[in-house]
Formats: sequence, C-alpha cells, structure tokens
Amino acid sequence: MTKQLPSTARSLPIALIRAREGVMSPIRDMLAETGITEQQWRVLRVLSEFGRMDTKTLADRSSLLFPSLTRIAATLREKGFVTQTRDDKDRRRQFIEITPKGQTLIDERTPHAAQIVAGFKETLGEQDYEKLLDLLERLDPGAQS
Amino acid sequence: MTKQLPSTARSLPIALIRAREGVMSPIRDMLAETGITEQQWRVLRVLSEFGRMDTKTLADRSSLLFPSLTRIAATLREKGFVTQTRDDKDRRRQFIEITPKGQTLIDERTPHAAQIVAGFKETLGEQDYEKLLDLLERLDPGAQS
DNA sequence: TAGCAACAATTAACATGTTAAGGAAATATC
DNA sequence: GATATTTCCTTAACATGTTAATTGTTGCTA
Repeated sequence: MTKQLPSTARSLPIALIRAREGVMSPIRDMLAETGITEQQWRVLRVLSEFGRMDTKTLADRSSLLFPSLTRIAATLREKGFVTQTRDDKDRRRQFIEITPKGQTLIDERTPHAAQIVAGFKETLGEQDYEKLLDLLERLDPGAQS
Repeated sequence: MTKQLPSTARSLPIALIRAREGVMSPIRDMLAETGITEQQWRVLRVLSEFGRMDTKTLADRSSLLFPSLTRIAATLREKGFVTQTRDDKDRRRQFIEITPKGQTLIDERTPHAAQIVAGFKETLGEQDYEKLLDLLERLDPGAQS
C-alpha cells in the first residue's frame, strides 16, 4: 500500500509551500516598504539577535546556501546595512556585522512584524501554534534532536 | 507584549523553510536521476491526477505563479512531456495535457516517491502527520475553509 | 619545502520566485 | 459599433535556489 502517492491536494511538500506562501505574503507586503527582501530581512534579524559572526554560522542560522549568502551579503553591504571584515588569523574566513543603520531598520519594523506573527498565533491558537513548530522541527534534519 | 519577535530559532517562516528543505532533499535526489526539477515534477503530477486542464487551473493546483508556469510549460513541451493547445472558443486560453512519455515518467518514479513520503509519515506517526497537514492547511489563505 | 588535501568563499550556469509591464483576445459600456 | 475595461498569457528584470567548478588559504606530510 505504499506504491500510491497521496493526491496533490494532500501532499506534504505542496502543503508546506502553500503554508509558507500564506505566512510570507503579509510579511513581504511589510518588507516591500523597506526595499529589502525576505532573505535580506532574515539575515539582518540573525545578525541583530546574535551579533557579529562568521559567514558559515550566518548561513546556517539564516537557512541560506553559501552562494545565496554571498550575493545577499554584497547587496546588504552596498546598502550600508552590514560590514564585512576578513579574519586576520585565517584570511580565508570573513566576519559579518550589522551596522547601526541596519539595526535601525530592524528596530523600526519589528513591531509590525511581531504583529503579523501574533496574528498567525491567534489564528491557530497558542497550543496548535507550538505544536506546529514542534512538528516542523521534526522534519528538519539539521535540528539535532 | 507583542512588540517582540520570537528568536529566529523559533520563527514560523524559518521553520517552514527548514521543514520544506528536509522534506524536499530526498525528493530532489530522486528527481536528479530523471533530469526534471521539483516544480516540473509537481506540474506533471497534477496533470497526471486531474487530466487535461487550462493554464489557470494548472497554476492554481500546482501552487505556481503564472510567469513560472509559462517557463515550466515551455520546458516540459520541449522535453516532450506535455502538449499545449489553444482553446478555439476563447483564443486567449490554452490547455495543457500530459503525454504518454510524461505519464511513463510519473509511473516509473511514483513508487520511489511514495516510499519517501511513507518515511516521513513513519517519522511523525500517522496521527501527527495528519495533524501537521491540517495545521498547514489553516495557514493557507487559498484553502476555502 | 614541495606537493597535496582540506577548507572558505566566490563565480558560473540554469531554473524558479516575484513584481511590473506588455500584448492579444474577449467583454462591457455608452 | 468604437472605446474602454477586463482577462489570459507572455516577457522583462532582478533576487534567490541549486549544483558544479574555480580561486585563494591553510595545514599536513612525505
């Protein structure tokens, strides 16, 4: 009985895409006013939360692949939201840090973003919301559980 | 207390991305052998399940935006997996249909894909798996619930 | 120390996501 | 029935996802 795929209407990958679209749509609307993309926002948020870090760690925490991060970091640097500095001990490596200008952008938009997130929490209810996060985490191979 | 965003480690959008990556990774590996992409696979599956349909319906059921579908349909046509025909009654519209060659590809890979899906169902357990699909559906504005 | 494996980051190439603009055909409005 | 509006689809432009190849550094080791 495992030879049959579920109907596309009940497909896990498609359900994940649709849910993501539903969640990101209002967030994208909010970000459109700022001129940065969803991924750029994610990078700035991680830098804001954890501070200066090397590229590998940043890529991991932002859930971005290296090539994407290379481009995004260049864009953010041009916009003045981050600075990049080489590691003198190991000149292959690089550190990235958020600038005051970048931090200001995060600070200004966080209330609105938090409000959007609160809306989803209300839609599902606190309990189901947490349950959803737990279930999603169990699908993530990166989570060392 | 709604002015604070959750830690990026507990962010719903990021959790959705990571879960999607976890689910798609083995599927992408499977598809790599076929030479088609994840989205092309999705389109063929929808066409296989529901038969010939117009582009608008196909885009909706595949969760793809129109511009993406235009390109994907062109690629699939060049590869001989689908055919495109104009609607004589309304020459703006177009119908897309899977070819026998496309159907063969789906048939050959479905057992493997089903096996991968079954793995995730086993990981979460039948009950949590269904619960997850329900929760995801509630985040999808397109679902008329 | 010359050579090579391992590593960090970039670049390249192609496909898709996203928004905006354009083109062709049908429909509405007057 | 001419014009405007709407609808379906395509094209354009830019950012990202994905895999593979490349460059520059470091470390190892024979």
